[in-house]
Amino acid sequence: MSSDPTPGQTNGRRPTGAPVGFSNHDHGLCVADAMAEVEARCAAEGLRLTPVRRRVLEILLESHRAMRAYEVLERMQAEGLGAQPPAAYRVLDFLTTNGFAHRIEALNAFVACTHPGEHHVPAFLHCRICDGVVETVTSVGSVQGDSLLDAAAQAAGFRIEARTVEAHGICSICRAAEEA
Amino acid sequence: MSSDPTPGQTNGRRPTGAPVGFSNHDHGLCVADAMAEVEARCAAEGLRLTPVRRRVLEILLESHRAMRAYEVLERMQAEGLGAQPPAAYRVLDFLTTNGFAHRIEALNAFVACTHPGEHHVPAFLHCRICDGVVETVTSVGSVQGDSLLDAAAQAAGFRIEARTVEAHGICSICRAAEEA
DNA sequence: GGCGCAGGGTTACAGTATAACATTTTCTCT
DNA sequence: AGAGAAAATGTTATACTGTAACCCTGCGCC
Repeated sequence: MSSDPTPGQTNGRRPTGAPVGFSNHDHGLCVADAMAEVEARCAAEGLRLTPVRRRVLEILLESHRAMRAYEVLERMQAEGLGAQPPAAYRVLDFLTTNGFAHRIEALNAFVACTHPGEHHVPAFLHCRICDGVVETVTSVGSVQGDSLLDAAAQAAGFRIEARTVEAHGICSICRAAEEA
Repeated sequence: MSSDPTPGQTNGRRPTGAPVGFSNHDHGLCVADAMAEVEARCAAEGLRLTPVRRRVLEILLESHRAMRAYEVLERMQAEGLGAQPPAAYRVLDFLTTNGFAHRIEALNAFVACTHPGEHHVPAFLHCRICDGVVETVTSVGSVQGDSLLDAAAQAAGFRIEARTVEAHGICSICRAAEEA
């Protein structure tokens, strides 16, 4: 983990070299905010944020990276929180169903949501070098994230229920590193 | 195949009840056009459209549906064109790499490209009832398919190399059928 | 106390994909 | 035509991803 090719962590606030979504920020605060939002929503909506669910969310929040299900499972096993695949998939299902995490389809992997308080249509930028993921913010109700999709759906009489919008490429930090 | 829940095929030109992408059209012509475009591009670019590759593309073109790799493999086996998974994956890799087919990430499945002659950013509408897929047309170089993604990438200094843009929902035909 | 239900444990398996190596075909160059 | 390189295909084995089905426990509720 500490050998991840993830440069750009120089503000000195985080204890580890965890990836931070292509830019410096106070990751401790970022995590705390997300957890607080999730707690609030669970309280408000009667969702049960059990110890396993909370812990897995914390794990996902550690870095702005997509984790594969079996990676999550390994972490759970290491902490005695479940031994078999269904345990991990059930937790990830809870988190994604409620918008606390998202699945990156092209990677078969999962990433913590960075603004779990809002209803939104997620879209992602994924760096193939450092594996970092940033999630863009688009609120539901206003203009949707993908005008092409909306126009095509409109024209075809198609009712959109879910969207998968992902970009894969190279982040600014890794571009700079490559050119050096 | 003939029991697929795919209504709307009433123009009487196709021999089977294959799904046709949410609307009536001359599917024989649609297939012929696509094959001709692919042949032209292979000739122009020195790509080898071997018998297996050609046949798998034909199979994918039979319907506007996404086929899973092992479905493709079964068809190949039935025709003596390959027995093991790598055979299917290699053909699908050739077709997707060259833009003759696309992978629908959220389905782990593949669909023939409906306009293989043009360079384009594909985006898809996938019906969860009839499993039909339509691909929208957006040429590269003009305005890209997804403004949100472009704006976010621009702001982050992210270089986009590939996109995954998919909508999942219900097509007009299945909506009509559901409401009946 | 009994009931219903969500959460979680466990086994077994289904579905997706690729590494690695052998063989054959095709291309190219002389 | 023949040698050598490169591309395509065949084959075995295995890794990775995901789920069905069943059981058991703990908790709220009448």
